[in-house]
Parts: sequence; C-alpha cells; structure tokens
Amino acid sequence: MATRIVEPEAGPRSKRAAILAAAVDCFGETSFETTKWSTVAERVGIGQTALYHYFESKTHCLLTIMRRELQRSHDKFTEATEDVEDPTEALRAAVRAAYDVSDHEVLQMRILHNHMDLLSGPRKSKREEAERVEARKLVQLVERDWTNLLVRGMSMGVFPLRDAQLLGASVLGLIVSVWRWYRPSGPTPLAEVSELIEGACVRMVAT
Amino acid sequence: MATRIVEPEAGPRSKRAAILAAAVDCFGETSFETTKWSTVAERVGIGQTALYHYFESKTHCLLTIMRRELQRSHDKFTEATEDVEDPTEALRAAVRAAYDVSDHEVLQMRILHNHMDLLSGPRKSKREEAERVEARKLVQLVERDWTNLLVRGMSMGVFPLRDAQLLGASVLGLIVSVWRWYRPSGPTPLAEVSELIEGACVRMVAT
DNA sequence: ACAGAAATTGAACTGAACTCAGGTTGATCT
DNA sequence: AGATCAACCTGAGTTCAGTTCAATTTCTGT
Repeated sequence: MATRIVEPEAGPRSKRAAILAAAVDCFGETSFETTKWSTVAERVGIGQTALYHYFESKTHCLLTIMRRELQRSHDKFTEATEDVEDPTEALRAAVRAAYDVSDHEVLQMRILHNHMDLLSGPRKSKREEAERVEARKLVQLVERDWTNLLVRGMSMGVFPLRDAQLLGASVLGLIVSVWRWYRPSGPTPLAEVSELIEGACVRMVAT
Repeated sequence: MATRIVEPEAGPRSKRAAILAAAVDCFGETSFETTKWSTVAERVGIGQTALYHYFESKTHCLLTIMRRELQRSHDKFTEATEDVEDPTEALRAAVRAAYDVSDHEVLQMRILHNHMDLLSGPRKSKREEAERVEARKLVQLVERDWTNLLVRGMSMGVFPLRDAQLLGASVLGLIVSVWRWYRPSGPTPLAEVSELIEGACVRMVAT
C-alpha cells in the first residue's frame, strides 16, 4: 500500500496553496520551462526567496503538482468504478470520470503529462526525490487500476483475452493523449471528446 | 504544399550531422533539459562555442531534430500507404510503418513527443521560429494523413461514420503514446506492441 | 507580554546558455 | 605552389534565472 506523502499541515498564514494554484496557472498556460519562478512569487504577492520556505526548488513544486494530480486521478477512478460490477459499464464510467474535470484540473493534467519523463531519473535533493518516488508509485497504481479492470473483464469472459498490461497502457495512453491538444477555449467541447473516446475504448477492449 | 526547409548543404568538414546524432543520443537517453549543451560539444570533439556555428541555440537544435523526425514520419506514412487501396489494409500498413523504426529513431520519437508543447508558442529568434513553423506544418500534415485515411474508409462504407478529425487524432495519440514508455532494452519487444496496437486501431476505427 | 516558530527579505552566489572578437584550416583557383 | 576566402573554431567574457545566506519581521500559543 502506497503511503501518502504527509501534506504539510497548513499553518494559518501559509501561502502554500496559493503558490500551488499560481504555479498550476503559470506552468499550465505558458509552460514550466518558460515561466520564471519569480513570476509565480509575484503573482502570489511575495518575494522570490519566500518560495523556498515552501518548496525546495521550482522542480520540487512541479513534482508536487504532478503527485497531487496523480493522487486525484487514482481517487477519481476508484470512486467511479467501485460499485460497478459489469466490466463494460465500469470501463465506460472510468473513461467518463477521466474527462469529468474542471478547467484547473485540465491544466494539471497537461502539466503532468508534459513532464512524465521527470519521474524516470532520480533527483538530487531529498524532498524532490520523495515526491518523485511517490509520483512513480502512483503512476504504477493508476496503470494497475486500468489493467485490473481489463483483467476482471477478461476473466469474466466479457472481454476477449489479450495482453492486459499492454492493452491497459494503451487505453490509458489513448485517454491522456487528449491533454496534449485539448483547450477549454478550443472548438471541441470535452463532452464530445469524452463520448468518442469512451466508445473507442470499449471497441478496443470489448470487441 | 509545405515548402521543405533547405537543409544547409554540408560543407566537407561540417560537423552538423555529428552534432545532430550526438544530440539525439543525449536528449533521448537523458533528456533535453538535463543534458548540458557543452556535453554534446564534448561528445562531438569540439568546443562549446563551435556549436553556435551550426545552431543558433540548444533549442534550435532540438527543434531541428523534431522537424526532421516529423518529416520522416510523414514520408514513411505516405510510402507505406500510397499503393494500398483497401482502407483497412492501409490502416494496418500505416500502423506497422509507425513502429518499423531503428533504435535511433525511437530516441527521436521520444524527443519529439516529449517536447510537442514547444511548437505552440512563437520563438524569439529567426531560425528557431522557422523550424518551429515548419514543424507545426508537418504536425498538421501528419494529422491530415491519418484523418484522410479515415475519411476515405468512411466514404467507401468500410468504416462506420464518425468524427474523422477527432478519431484521427485519437488513433495518432494512441500510436505515439507508446514512445513515452517503450525502451528497446525493455521487456516488451516492439513487434508485440505493433501487433497489439494494430489490432486496437482497426477495432477502434472499423468496428 | 513573551518565547519561539513560521514567514519573509535583500544581497550575494552559481552554473549553464550564450556573445564577442578575433584566430585557424583547408578547399579551390590561378 | 602560393594566395584567397569562406567555413570552422576558440578562450575569455556576459547574462540571467535559480538558488543560498544571514539575518529580520510577523504571527500564534501560553
């Protein structure tokens, strides 16, 4: 069982939440690389040095955002599927849950998937590495969420037998590929995307 | 018709090709962000300043790698599908072509898809911007390659009618999602991946 | 009101990308 | 062969964003 990172209990005048929110906006709208760490400080209304009271580094903040988004995704999946016994319906519910997100969460998704490669290599500093390791665990958890769903469907004879690991990774890859191009302000509403992908996933898995 | 960027015709003692090759290795194995530009110089056997004779910046080199890989992908798609009239067979051929790559090309794919977000915002310098614009054009070309294939199949009555644009983007997203995790040294051979994804795409599109 | 932790700061440091002002090399032509 | 000239290369700086340091201020609990 993955031990959740203890989120620093918020002192009453902590700006941690504000920093995370501002960072998600900056990193999501512009990008992690191009947004200056000092800009985040400005937007929160503190000097750049104050950031280091809350995060060890710019990257530590990024990793924190990623870890929290992964936690959210996993929780949402669980919540959406736990009472659904029919595998096909569970799959549909999981896909719908994946796209049932706020604009802010869209940004978090974009940030997460644009920086997945960060999770492969080890980090130099303690707290960065802790977040990284936890995030990696959550990635595996989420992958297992999807594979387990497929395994269940296959063993119940509802889904044809296939490499569940590989198919799970593919389904997940298909779903998250949307975050690369989707923009809330764009021409395609998310509901439409959700519907098409839901169908595609079912065909992929259940045919 | 997209006008190809004129690749600087190679002077006999040009190290451009060597730099690109070294950069692909570095950026692909480690990552663009963490590899020092000077390391690339070292590996080629020149001083760091000499790099600026060939590329305006580290990012200009990255954009060049991306543009060339996109060109390769598009060419390969065309080559693989041009004589195949049956849409399902063309789809299969296109998927197989996408995974018929050398280890070096795997790295290029990884680099490309890990930095797609670079193509959205404009660049400051001339040559960087030129590469970016050309790369964006190629992205759209590749997307059109896939959507056109779907449109053809739909109008021939072989594929059920669906939003071809969205479905095309999804198919492409599914295919390239592999480059995020696939490693030539990993446990899953690419042939296996190719086969599973080929099936998945056909089910997604033709069912 | 006082202690002490939490929060903040200006000034200095670091390191990697990049610029500059020239120096070297070698293909080509007469 | 020697001159020429563009292509190619270099060491010594410059810049700039991220980070560290050495304090000081602000708030909270007792």
